[in-house]
Amino acid sequence: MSKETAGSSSPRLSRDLIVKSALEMIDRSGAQGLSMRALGQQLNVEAMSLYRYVHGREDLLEGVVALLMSDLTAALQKEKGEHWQAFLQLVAHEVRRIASEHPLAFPLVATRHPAAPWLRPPLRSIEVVNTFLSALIEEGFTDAQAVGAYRSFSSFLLGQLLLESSVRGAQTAPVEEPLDEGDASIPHRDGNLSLDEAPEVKRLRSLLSEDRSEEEFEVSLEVLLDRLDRELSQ
Amino acid sequence: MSKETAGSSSPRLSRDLIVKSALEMIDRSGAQGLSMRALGQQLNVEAMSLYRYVHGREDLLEGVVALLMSDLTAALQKEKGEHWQAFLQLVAHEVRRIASEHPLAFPLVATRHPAAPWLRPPLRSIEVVNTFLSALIEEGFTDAQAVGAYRSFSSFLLGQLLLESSVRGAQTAPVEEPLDEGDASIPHRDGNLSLDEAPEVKRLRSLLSEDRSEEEFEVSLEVLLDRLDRELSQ
DNA sequence: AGGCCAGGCTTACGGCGTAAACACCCCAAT
DNA sequence: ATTGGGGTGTTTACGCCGTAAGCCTGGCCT
Repeated sequence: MSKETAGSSSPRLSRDLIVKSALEMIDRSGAQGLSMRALGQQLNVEAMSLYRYVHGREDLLEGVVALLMSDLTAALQKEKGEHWQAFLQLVAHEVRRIASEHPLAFPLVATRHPAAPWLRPPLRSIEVVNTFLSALIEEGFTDAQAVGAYRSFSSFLLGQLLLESSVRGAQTAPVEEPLDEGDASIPHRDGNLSLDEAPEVKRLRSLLSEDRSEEEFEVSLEVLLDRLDRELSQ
Repeated sequence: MSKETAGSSSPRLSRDLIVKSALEMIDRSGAQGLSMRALGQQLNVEAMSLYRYVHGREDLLEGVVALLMSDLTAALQKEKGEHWQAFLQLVAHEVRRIASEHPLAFPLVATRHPAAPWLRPPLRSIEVVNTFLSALIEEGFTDAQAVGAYRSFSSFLLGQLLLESSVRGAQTAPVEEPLDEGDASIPHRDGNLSLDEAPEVKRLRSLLSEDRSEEEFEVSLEVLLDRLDRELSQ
């Protein structure tokens, strides 16, 4: 007799189950919407029971990030011998897939402090970075070029995918009303200024609203790869 | 007779004072470290008093973001007639300055949901976007090119500056101990894997730790501007 | 049979955001 | 001078949160 939305009959607690359940909850309502108590309820368990398997909320979030990135780790191991451009394409698309499938969770991957200061989101595990660097170096990159590529790549992925996640996440996310303060004469307070005083924005609004993210991603990725290619053969 | 670290004699409350004080607090201890009660204490006032001027914590953070970006708005108004490359350079460096001066606050600018879905961080006010678009269009960009440039630029700034802020912020920020769980045989748990099993990372650690952010930023900016230039004249 | 202990529960504490009612004080109109 | 009213800050209270500490119990090993 099941009582909540969880499994049929309390399939036993484990760190893995907890982390997966936390990811589901984040996918549904964002990282802010995750509380130990709510997570416990989803698992038919008291909040304090979770502490046997996670050291606290921070550790739990760390686990969620690690879970998200475990797919990437696995995928990279298999395709290590590719040409570097194919390899980088794989990394890029794999991370993009993760971001697309978990738009509310990806900001965690992007903004949580990495374990070491020289680890940069979203490629933030030593294992992945090691694979990344050795793949490039095997293909003829110098040490400095490989490290430079790691940085450019991180920055590219972070910017592009965080923006995509933000857009996709907003579609699912709740709508926040900032509460009117009584003034009725002042036009719509869209942060600062009404659309009427921003003619170009008003005119281009439909163009601004178009979703070109897929195409933008591919083009920017090509540009980055070309740049690396030029660096390499120069 | 002053009692706290605030001003000499309670210089009166106002939204502006509150928002500025909040920014100081965030600069010191991050957005997580900002609480209404602590902010009230810093202003020699009860937490609830703030609610006369701010609609709540969310609104307060919105105000902090707006304050951070107000410098940019002002700077852009003055240099609107420049060549587009100079204009974009100005925007880029101005935003970078803001990010550098407030590494713990910049993530707010980068990750808070914008007022409209087509407003992309970190250029997230209608006023700034309007200036941005009209400046480019006056210089011969088509509508689509201008919007494309806005997107590329946003993505570039977001990725680059969020990484920089993260690094700078970590230097100031507190150190988190994830708590050992008793196992003594397993090597250092740097997220997933020890350094000993990641030879390339170990070998390149000093290279990875070097701070090349200034130079990277300039180079990537140049690349982006070149790409836009090519698009423009094609 | 006895006891141990992993796994989950109960209770409790301090902090958080904030709704609602209240107290004060300054100033304008009488 | 009186009064009353509105803006400013306070008090109190509620329901959430993370989590420390101790408890209970059922199943396994000896």
